[in-house]
Amino acid sequence: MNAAAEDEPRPDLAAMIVPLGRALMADEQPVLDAHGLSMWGYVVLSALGETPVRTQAALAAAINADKTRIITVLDDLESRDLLVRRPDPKDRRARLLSLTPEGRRLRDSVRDEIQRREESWLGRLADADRESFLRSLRTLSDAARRSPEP
Amino acid sequence: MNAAAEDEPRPDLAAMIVPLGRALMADEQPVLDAHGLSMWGYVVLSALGETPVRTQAALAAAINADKTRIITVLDDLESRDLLVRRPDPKDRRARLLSLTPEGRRLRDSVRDEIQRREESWLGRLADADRESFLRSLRTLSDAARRSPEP
DNA sequence: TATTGTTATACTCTATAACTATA
DNA sequence: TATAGTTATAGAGTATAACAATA
Repeated sequence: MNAAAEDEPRPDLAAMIVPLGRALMADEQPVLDAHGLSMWGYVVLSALGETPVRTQAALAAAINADKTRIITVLDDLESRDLLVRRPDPKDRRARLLSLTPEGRRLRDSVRDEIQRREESWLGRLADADRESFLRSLRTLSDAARRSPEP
Repeated sequence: MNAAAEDEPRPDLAAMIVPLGRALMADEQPVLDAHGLSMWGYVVLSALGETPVRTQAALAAAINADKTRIITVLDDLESRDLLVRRPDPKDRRARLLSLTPEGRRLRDSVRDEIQRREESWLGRLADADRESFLRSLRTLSDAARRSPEP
C-alpha cells in the first residue's frame, strides 16, 4: 500500500497524454525511417487514403496542419510517385490530390507495421480495459478535432 | 450505420493521442496565462510538489526535459519566490530545490483549475468507461516513462 | 578526471507575410 | 476583389557543445 496514497492527486490528463504521444511517435520513427517517410508524409498518405481530397487547404485542415507546412511534404511525395497533383479542370487554382497505387501500397504497409507496434502497447492493458480505452480515446479525439484551436 | 465501416481501419493510436494532447494543452493555456506561468513552469511546480528533488538534473529527468531547458524556468520561478535553490551542504555542486508556501499554493490552485477543465473532457465519456480510461492511461503513461527515449 | 549547473550556439519545427496565378 | 497554392522570412522550442565550479 502506498504511504501517502490518500493525499496523492491524480496526475493531470495532459501530463500523461502528451508524453505518451511523444513516446509513441519515438517508437514509430524507426518504421518511418525504414521507408524514408517523414511523420507528416505518413500523415498525408493516411489522410488521402481515407477520403479523396480536392484541395491542399482542405487536406491541411483535415490533419490540423498549416497549409504552408505540407507543401514540401507534397513535393517530396509527388517526386517519389506516391501521389499526384493535377489542376482541377473546373477551377485551375485548385489541385486534385490522389494516391498512386504505389502510394497506397506504401501507406498500407507502413500502417500495418505501426499498428503492430501499437498492439504491443495495448497489450499492457487489462483485456477488459482495452476496448473501453479505444472507445474513449476515439470520443476524446473527435472532441479535440472539433475544439477550435486558435 | 457507417457505409464503409468494414474496410475502415482503426486510426493510429498516435494519430489520436498526439492531437488530443495538443488540444488539452491549448485548453489549459488560459489558466496558465492567468497566473503568469509557462507550461514548463507548471510542470516544474507539479514535479517538485510530489517528490522533493535534490538536483536539477534529477528534476529534468523526472519531467523528461533537457537539463539545460529548465534553467530559465527555475530562474523565473525563483525570482518570483515560488521556489528556492540552495547549494547542498554535502555537495556544493548540487542545488536543493524546494517550493515556498506561495509556490505550493499557486501549484495547488492552478492544478485545481486545470483538473476542473479536464473533468469536462472526461464528462464526454460513458460513465462505465471513465474509470477504465484513467486506469489504462496511467498504465500506458508509466510504460512511456520507462521507455528509453534516445 | 568526472559531475553539477550554466551559457552560448545551432538546429528543427511552426507560423506570418508577401507573391503568383487563376477566378 | 478574392482564393489556392507557393515562397521567404521570422519566431518559438529544443538540442548540442563548451565553460566554470566543485568533487
